[in-house]
Amino acid sequence: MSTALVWFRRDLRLADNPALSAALERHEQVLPVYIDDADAESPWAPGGASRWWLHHSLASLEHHLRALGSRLILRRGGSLEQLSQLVTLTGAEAVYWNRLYEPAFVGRDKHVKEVLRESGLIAESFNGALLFEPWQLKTGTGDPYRVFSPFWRNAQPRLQERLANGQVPLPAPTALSSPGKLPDSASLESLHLLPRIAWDAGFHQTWQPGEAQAHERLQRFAGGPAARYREQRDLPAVDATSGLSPALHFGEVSPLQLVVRMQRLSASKPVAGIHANAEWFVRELGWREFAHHLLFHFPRTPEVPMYDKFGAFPWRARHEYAADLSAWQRGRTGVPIIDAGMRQLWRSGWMHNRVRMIVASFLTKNLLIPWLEGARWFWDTLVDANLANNTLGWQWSAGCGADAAPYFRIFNPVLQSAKFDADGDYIRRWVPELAKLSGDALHAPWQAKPAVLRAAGVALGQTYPQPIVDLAESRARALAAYERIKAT
DNA sequence: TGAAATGTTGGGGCG
DNA sequence: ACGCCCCAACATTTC
Repeated sequence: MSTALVWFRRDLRLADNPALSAALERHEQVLPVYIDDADAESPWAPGGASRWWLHHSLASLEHHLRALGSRLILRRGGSLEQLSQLVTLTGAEAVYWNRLYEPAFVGRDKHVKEVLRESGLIAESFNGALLFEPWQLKTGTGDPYRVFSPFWRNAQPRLQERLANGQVPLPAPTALSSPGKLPDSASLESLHLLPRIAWDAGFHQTWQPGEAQAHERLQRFAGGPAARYREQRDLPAVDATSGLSPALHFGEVSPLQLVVRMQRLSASKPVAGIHANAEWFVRELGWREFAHHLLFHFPRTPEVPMYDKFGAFPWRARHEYAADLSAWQRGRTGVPIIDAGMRQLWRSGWMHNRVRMIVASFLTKNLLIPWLEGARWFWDTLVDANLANNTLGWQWSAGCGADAAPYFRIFNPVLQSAKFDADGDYIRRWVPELAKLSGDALHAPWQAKPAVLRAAGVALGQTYPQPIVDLAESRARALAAYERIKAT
């Protein structure tokens, strides 16, 4: 009997899983494995929210595998060491996995592949996470892209062509036969993925990790919000986005599955503008592709600005900004849209993308706090924390990255709030102490008449903070700071 | 996937 | 009637 290991990492699904499909095609027995390899992940080991998701997603995968008559073997320790042990124990002759693109994993996986092959095994990796491998797309001069528009101009038609040629996701296996004698598995609890203090209470109300739940969410999205995606995706009070970012991060769904679902939707639904809406959603997947493309080709960007001149940017010093950073993290800045976003993040492990841009602009420009502080906080608190997307997002917001917002593009959080949360429903939901305010007073309570505040039971400095910065002053300060590095 | 300052235009009030 | 001015509305430029 020929046996293969399938090394699951961030492809926690059975359907459209190229490594799993290859193993099933070529071998009689397949052993699914997950390894908790903490050492390999530094300095971007998954944060608390991400680990919470991982715990439940692994439990879900194990459940699905058992339904097929299989198991998920959990191991702790070095990846190569654990794989080698499992190969010996099972007599496996092959190891398959789907690729990761973070700098910490690219090198490790290459080494694992080499060593396994040297010992006479089949070791093969697949693309299960991206529509395009980062090395597949190149500019006319053969360089990696640094600007999204030309990147997508190249990628999008190629994607269309593949769909037109009938590419579809791989089916999920209906049965999975494992070796008779299974190696020992660590318990899920022994991986200590859940937080020690129960700050995850709000997560359960919002999220159900797992492949089946991801498809339910996709179904819900395709059945309604997708048709209004382009107009409503920027409104944080409306449930207009797919909410699939964590599922995509952990590979509970593949981008190809989403693209094909959107294609089916455009083709089937006689709703005006459905095509443009579906296309816009796919374009957002394009940003995800672009982020992975950049991370692969510029592996230092999680810590270092893409453009050197930003190395000299006059950020405030830690001792100057410590209190402001803490206020931002806790949602106590005194600017309602900022506080609503930061509290949504803390409570639910997620923040609407429009609000991510607003809070990022506020941190880096109004507060002049280094973008890496924001990136680290998001990393620890987002259930969808993803190094490629997080890095792109923060460098874009700070203005120091590829295809970044120009440095002078400073969001005015009050205007953004009035524009995208016009009725204030989002603020009221997450900042309940302001719930009785409305209109301009809700978006900028410090400008409201005292009587209005009193009537709403708001006492600035007591029930809700005074703003920690003056928006106009800090805008000018940021422009002056950027002016200093402009020429160099 | 900005905001604010500055410039331009044209309707209407008014002497 | 006419010119002047104000200013909203929109466009362009600048940060």
